[in-house]
Amino acid sequence: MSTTAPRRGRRPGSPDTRAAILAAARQRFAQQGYAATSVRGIATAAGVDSALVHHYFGTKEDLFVASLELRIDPREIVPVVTAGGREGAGERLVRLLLSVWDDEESRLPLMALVRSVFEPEGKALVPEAFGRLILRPVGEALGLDDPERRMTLVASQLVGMVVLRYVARIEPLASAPAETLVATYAPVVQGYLTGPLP
Amino acid sequence: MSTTAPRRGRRPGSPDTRAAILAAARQRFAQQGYAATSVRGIATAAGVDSALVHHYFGTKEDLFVASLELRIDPREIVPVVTAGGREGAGERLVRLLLSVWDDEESRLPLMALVRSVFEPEGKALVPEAFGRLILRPVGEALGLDDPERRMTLVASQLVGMVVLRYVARIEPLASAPAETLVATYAPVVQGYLTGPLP
DNA sequence: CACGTTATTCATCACATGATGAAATGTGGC
DNA sequence: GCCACATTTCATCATGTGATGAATAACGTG
Repeated sequence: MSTTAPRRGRRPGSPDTRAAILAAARQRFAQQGYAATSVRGIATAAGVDSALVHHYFGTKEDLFVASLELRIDPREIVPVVTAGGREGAGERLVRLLLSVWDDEESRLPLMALVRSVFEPEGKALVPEAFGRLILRPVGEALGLDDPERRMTLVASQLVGMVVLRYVARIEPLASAPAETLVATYAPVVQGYLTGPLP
Repeated sequence: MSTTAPRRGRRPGSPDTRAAILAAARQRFAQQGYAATSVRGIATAAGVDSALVHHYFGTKEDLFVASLELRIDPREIVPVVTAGGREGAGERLVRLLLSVWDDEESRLPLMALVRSVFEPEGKALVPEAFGRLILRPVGEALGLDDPERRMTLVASQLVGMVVLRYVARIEPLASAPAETLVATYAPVVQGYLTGPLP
């Protein structure tokens, strides 16, 4: 029986260990947040010594931002929502958001991002960027009156939906088909966008 | 100059050190969550040795649950919302929620509670309790059809509002007067309670 | 094949954490 | 005033963390 004790030094073949580490990091940061995730835990999950993690990505914080890389450029989604005028905008927004979050690969970084909002270090950096990159452009492109207020209301509904459906996984929200949710939330979001405000 | 080096042993007078520790714990758990808060940090904030923290409240986890003590019995709020039938229920719910969260003293434990949802250990315990103690009783007392689904929708809007207003502190939501928010959200919540569902 | 480069582990540091037990100091009852 | 008790700090452990530098093994190029 060949004891497969991990000898040290380079291992044969060309396994993409770097990618394995990154995947493990994404997984754990998404599930546990930044503080509760340890470099050693990531290393173990990737079947690798913790020093290797530092070798590829420098510090833990560097690894975190590396794991946050989104596959979607936020600026790409703005025209998708705004094209077509303000009438169907609520529906398009809800549908787009759900499609992104329902995609397994986009979900992990997004989850880590959301979690970071609730940790001390992330501070208001993420919400600020979110507002500047998405909410404000969409609001302005739709030509809304009082865009800041309206887009914040929209965000309050969508954040609640995302948190309950994907983070806390509350039923029956978590298992509801996307189209049902579109039908449910689109009118409300549309109301926040173009309806009367008190 | 009398060197006020903290001598050891009991200190004179009768300072309620236990309460000071509890207050410091509340503050820090609410602001940073469970994992990122250290017993030593709490002790320092309370001007006290960390061993004293262990002396009064046993383990860190014990201290956490002690700091979670709400001044409001969740069961008390159910009749407040349900009394008066389903017509004004949406408005009463929003107003009650805002009044609780706008009260400085209730806010800290609630914040810690919300933060714990996003940490690995809290798991689904808090959402489950919330659903069982509040959402379900309210839904049933109002005699809704499909209470689970409707109350989850309500929760998705209210959670979003709370997260943006109190946790992330997004403007203009954070500084909006409570009554404006009642006027804004009550119709939506009422719609989820008694309106048609797709 | 030799040799520099890259991938990988080991050993180790410095540090912070949660926790415990002993010692010191005050308070209240007799 | 004495003595049991509650309150407080000190010294200390075991553990886990992020990080670094040296050593070893495979690879790629000449």
